[in-house]
Amino acid sequence: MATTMQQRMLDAMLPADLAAEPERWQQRKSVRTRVRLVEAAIDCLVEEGYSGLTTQKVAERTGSSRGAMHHHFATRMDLAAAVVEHVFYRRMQAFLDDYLSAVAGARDEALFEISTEAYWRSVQTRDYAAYVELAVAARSDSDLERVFLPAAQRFDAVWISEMIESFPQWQARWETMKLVSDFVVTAHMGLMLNLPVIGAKRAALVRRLVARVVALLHAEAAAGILDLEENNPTGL
Amino acid sequence: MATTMQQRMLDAMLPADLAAEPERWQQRKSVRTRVRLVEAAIDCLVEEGYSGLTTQKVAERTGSSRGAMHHHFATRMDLAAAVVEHVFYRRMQAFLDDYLSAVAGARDEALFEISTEAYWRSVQTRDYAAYVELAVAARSDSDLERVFLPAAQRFDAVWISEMIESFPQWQARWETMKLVSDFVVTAHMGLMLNLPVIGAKRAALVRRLVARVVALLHAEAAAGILDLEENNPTGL
DNA sequence: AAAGAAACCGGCAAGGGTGCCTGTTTTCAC
DNA sequence: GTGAAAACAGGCACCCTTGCCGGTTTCTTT
Repeated sequence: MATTMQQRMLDAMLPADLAAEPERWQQRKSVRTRVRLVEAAIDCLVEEGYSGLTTQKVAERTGSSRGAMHHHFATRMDLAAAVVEHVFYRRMQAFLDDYLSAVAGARDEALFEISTEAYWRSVQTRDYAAYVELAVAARSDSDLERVFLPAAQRFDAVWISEMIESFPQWQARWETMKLVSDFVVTAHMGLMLNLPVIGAKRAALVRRLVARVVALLHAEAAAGILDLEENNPTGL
Repeated sequence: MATTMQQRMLDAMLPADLAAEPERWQQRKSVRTRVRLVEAAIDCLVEEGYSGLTTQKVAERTGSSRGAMHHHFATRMDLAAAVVEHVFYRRMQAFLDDYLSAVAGARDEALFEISTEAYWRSVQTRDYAAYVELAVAARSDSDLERVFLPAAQRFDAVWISEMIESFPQWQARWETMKLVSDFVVTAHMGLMLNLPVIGAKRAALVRRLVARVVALLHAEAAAGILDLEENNPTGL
């Protein structure tokens, strides 16, 4: 079942690049260099920011010519769009691999904790750094936003709907699950960006606080105490 | 007393630009155009990102010439450094104004809640958007990082130390106060950046959760229950 | 008022980036 | 095997940005 879910989520985020399995040698070669270019572009993105993601540097990194670059990606934005798709796909892939191997044989009560830790690990990856760069650049580049936002929302939709599908036992507390997910995603992004300023020590404390909030929500939701739609001064 | 604290915090973050009160007309004029240039630079930063912060556009925006630009800021990085200082100063200023007017005559128990709300408001400002842009750009631009990180850490140090100074009644729970502050800063940054993806509705839920966590920490810390240095499975 | 300093102006060369375009080589179809 | 098509190479023109420089105007000093 787990692999089914994994495959379904990955398929939903599959970049157009990799959609069809190529048969002819030419197509294989094409896909290979496209992937190489996108991969180099992600390196640029992480090392030099979105404005450092330039067609020249990418071509140079891969050793291919600017002509080849232009053949696969006519404009810089075409390349950026491919990068967006790949980054989301790889983030999904890496998280699922990590999470599913960590969750193997775990108790139900530990699931939230395990996934929180897996998410924090995923935040520390190169692909997440690229994601942050794109997310911030999209705030002030409407062309990029047109590519980024739909992809981000699709990622979110897949994430939420599969979470719901995977935990039928939480049926009555789906709203809580979504809230926990949003909370974890939100807090960890802020944590990553503030890490250089507040330092590792204080970041670890915040991280523990986040984990405890998640655990508390887990317990309260399991007991059905928490009503998120109303203002209950007694609850959390 | 409140104004004393406010003045002390602002002084600690005062940009070198505005340090000395100018007497001669020439100096006044100089300061005025410097500020105009920095202000225009912040506009560029917010509207087009750090890479859009260009000496040409800034000069054009203010109506002054590139020569004047170069007279006040020899290089692009000089301008960026001035922008960093101004952004932190203005953030501090705006938050203090908002917070101190909101806190006037409030009960002690409501302080955390009031400051959390004030912080969220501060996150929605233009200066905070500029701050985010700088913080992310500094991750991949070591020249900018050399200017940004010290300023950010100074802001943090002033923030924390003044918070401690202002709440002597919390003496025994300063660690909790710092944690609450870090948590609020962290969560709200992540919330702001995820807002376009998750939407206003879910963001509001997360925001309420954050507020409740703060309230809970407030109550627990006031009761002296929470021991942050050890692993207490009973507490939060 | 005259000399000097500070604020301001506009142009120059160099470098880098983008998009496009003409060829060349490799692979595919018939 | 031959023509078509796809992958790849490298050059050209245009634009933007940067840093700097000589020249001009506006204060300030004495």
